[in-house]
Amino acid sequence: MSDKAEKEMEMFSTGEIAKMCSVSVRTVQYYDQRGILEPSELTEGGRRMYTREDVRKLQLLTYLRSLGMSIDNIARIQKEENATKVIETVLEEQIRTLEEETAERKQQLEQAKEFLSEIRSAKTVTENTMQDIASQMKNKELHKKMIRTMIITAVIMGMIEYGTLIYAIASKIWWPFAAGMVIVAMMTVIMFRYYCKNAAFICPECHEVFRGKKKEILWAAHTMKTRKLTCPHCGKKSFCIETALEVENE
Amino acid sequence: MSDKAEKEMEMFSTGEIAKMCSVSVRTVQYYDQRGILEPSELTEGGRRMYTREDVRKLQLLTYLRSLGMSIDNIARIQKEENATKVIETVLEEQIRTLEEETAERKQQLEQAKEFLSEIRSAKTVTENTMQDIASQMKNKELHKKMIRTMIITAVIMGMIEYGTLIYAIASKIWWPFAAGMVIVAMMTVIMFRYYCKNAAFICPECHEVFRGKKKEILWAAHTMKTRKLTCPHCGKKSFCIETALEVENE
DNA sequence: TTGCTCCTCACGTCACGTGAGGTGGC
DNA sequence: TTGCTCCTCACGTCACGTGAGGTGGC
Repeated sequence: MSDKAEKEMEMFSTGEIAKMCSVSVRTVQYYDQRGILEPSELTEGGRRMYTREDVRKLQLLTYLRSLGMSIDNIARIQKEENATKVIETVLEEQIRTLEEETAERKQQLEQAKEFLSEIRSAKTVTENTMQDIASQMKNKELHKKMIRTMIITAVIMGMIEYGTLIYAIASKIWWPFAAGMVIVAMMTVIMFRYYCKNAAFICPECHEVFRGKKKEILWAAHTMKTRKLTCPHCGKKSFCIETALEVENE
Repeated sequence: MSDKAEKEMEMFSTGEIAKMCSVSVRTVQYYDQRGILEPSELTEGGRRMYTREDVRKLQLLTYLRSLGMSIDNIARIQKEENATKVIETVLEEQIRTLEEETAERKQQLEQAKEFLSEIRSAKTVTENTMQDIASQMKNKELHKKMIRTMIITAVIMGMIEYGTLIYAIASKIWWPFAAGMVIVAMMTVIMFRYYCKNAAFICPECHEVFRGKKKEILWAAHTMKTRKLTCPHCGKKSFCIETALEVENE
């Protein structure tokens, strides 16, 4: 009996409960203020006193906080204590939030990494080049898709060419090769049109984004990421960064 | 020439630039206040006027913000304009931060999912059961590790038993089976000791965490997640939730 | 009495959003 | 003149952290 009475007397100060649960004194005070962990007693001096049960409560609190749950949601759970449904709802909501946030960070991470590597591959990095790279990055996904489509088309074309050629050599029947060449030629034209429609360029002089003219694109000098074109805005001819633009439906 | 002059006259209001870059008017004003996008001009009426160059600047800004970069870091980049090194440093820092945050969310997500499924499998969910589940979850990793170790040991034991048995039947040589049985018996004892050392239990009555006594554990009724033990604190015998505790080094 | 702990304001953090009350410019 | 846009305070958000200046309890 004295044992039990003793246990009930066992109280902890703000500092003690804080240390036991590895949080700061300010946090304990704040939880009181927010009404999610009120002290079981107050001394005449106005000091907060907590029971062992309060310690357990705080431990649950810090656990829920470690899952990223907001204090408002924790309060909601506490208020409707027995409502299993509320707990599940809040947790499900939290899981959705976390899933979204994880996806967002991943996306940002990828973008940041790509941006860094673009920055590194540029020789000089001024505000202007950063701006150009950023505007190129924004349409990166579109550009990637375009490049992917073109590579796939090119592979198919190669297969047709070599397939019919090998067949011709083996069987001495040449007409499929001739037909294949015609198809490949047609596909080349279609692919070139597709490229002209989707590709856009950023002028390194005036930083305008423009679509090139078919004729100029066809004969222009180019690298993997740039093409020497005349900017329709400033009229200067220079190596423009390739990017992509959504095709407007007229 | 008049064309160029016209272009230089081309100015945008706060609302216009905001719309062009898909941000709110308040955000544009805030960026001015923070000094990362000051208007090129102010009318006599005190209205902010922006040039086309400012639009590009804001576009870079929103891009960097979309990567999660802080305004302070963006300001740092702007101030040391040409310093390629600063840009790379800030980006690398940002990438590290994002990696940490992604890992954190993933971890939280897993925990939240597990917590939810534990909550669901409990029949009644009171604050107390939640507290118990939470304290169990905290040592979940340790517990999982323990279970994994025990399963691997059990599999090895099975292999020894059946391996030597099959060999015995096939070759009629029985001594390896006998030796195997001795080894397995020894391993069983070691495994049982390991379990007693690492496993801990949560009393559903008083919620204390305790280690069981070897003798009682050996004969106690149990389920997958609980074991019927006498709590050393409240003295009651009930099905206690199994968890794990770090082995103290004495 | 001396430390140590605890108390309550009150303000700072971060990137804005939200009114309020007033005004510029077509 | 009427809308619409823009202006500047000033406060709210979120979960605390950081002093300041004062006090309780050993």
